[in-house]
Amino acid sequence: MSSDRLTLGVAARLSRYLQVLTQAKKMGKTSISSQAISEYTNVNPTQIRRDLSGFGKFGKRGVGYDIDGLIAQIRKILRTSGQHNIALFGAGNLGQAIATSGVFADHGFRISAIFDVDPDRVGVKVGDITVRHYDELESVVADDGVMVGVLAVPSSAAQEVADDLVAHGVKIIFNYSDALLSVPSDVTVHTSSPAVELLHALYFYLT
Amino acid sequence: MSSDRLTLGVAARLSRYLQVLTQAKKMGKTSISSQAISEYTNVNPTQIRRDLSGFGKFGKRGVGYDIDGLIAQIRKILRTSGQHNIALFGAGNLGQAIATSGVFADHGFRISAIFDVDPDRVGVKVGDITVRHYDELESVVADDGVMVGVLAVPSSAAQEVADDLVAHGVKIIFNYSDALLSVPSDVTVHTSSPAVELLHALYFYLT
DNA sequence: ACTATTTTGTCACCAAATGTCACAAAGTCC
DNA sequence: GGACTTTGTGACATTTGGTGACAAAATAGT
Repeated sequence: MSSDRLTLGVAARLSRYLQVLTQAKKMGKTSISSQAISEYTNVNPTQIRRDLSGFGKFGKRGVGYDIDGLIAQIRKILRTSGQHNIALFGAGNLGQAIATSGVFADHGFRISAIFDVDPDRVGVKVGDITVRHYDELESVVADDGVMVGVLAVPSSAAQEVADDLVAHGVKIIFNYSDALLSVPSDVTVHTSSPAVELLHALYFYLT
Repeated sequence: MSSDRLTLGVAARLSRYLQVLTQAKKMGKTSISSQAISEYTNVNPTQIRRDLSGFGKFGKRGVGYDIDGLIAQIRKILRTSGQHNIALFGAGNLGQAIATSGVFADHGFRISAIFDVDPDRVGVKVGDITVRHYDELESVVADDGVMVGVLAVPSSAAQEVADDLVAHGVKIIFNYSDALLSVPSDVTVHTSSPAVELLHALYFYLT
């Protein structure tokens, strides 16, 4: 039962609920209904309840779901309760934006190190992390148990960094450049492509 | 027939193919097989062929698809062939990263204006666009026919900008902050949530 | 010219996911 | 106590996606 893998769809939706819950909590709410979650995720309320009730009875009838409790439950279901270390590559505008934004921190990801090759950037503090030289990649990945590499480097450098990450055993790469990356099949690459998502939104607006 | 809306899934996949095609073109390729597209999108090659063959016979047997031709066809199918104006809010690190990256330009989106409220940023050039004061929002939206607003502002300011955009008729908002936005039901909000996508990737890695 | 190989375009079929309606049970509010 | 809200859950239709199969078209090699 609990060792079954979730389906892609359920895991994706649970992650999205988690984001809504995290934000709702920041806004001071303590409980939330499936209806309310639906408004922010565009997932049907019945589906939400069904997704959740498959794992336990987390809600209170007539009230909704306790936000803190549900966040904890979903984290447990997704098995991502702990802290996970990520390494960020590129300390340019994008890298700095990511490092200072807190989006990752909210979900239990700790930016373990920021790398760059530009001597003017190495040694500079971004948020409260000092930018290190790319040469230190190997030791940091090994020492800190980095699980995820986040690429905020120019497209031309992305493949090289990806190769190095793969060589040092990192299996998840989050790619903010628009380069297509070639990696072994056991490595997951997620490419952020805002323009693609915009195209998608635009289509449904135009028709 | 051609006036039928595409289903969500097909539209999403076509957009993704488009990104792969755009990048493959940049890498100097002129044709590509469904197999190759599959490797970058994780969509089954048969499905890709079926998606495309529903609209015409775009490929050459034994060869694959002509990249330029297929890009044009998909743009036509998605009805997003033209130029679309977008307005960017926030000229901080993230805003500058977006403005200078070219991700939007590659897909026919033109950044029509960049807004900020900080007097130190207004008037500064980012890429080849001069940052304007937020007060000019109304006239720019009207004059340039802005269809999309991209929010690269702090979470605390996101709802206010969204409200103003809605008030001036913009129907698509791309939100890079982590704020939950309340908008009328005819407005589409797309929130970028890298951490959520990471959680999702991590789950499948851990199991 | 002939053969082997690649790759599209399509069939048919199955499994899985999603949307929808319905409704009892549990809780809150007045 | 009665009205209302909201969860948990069942049943069912529909859609979607995955898979295997295979002919037809194109290329490359001999």
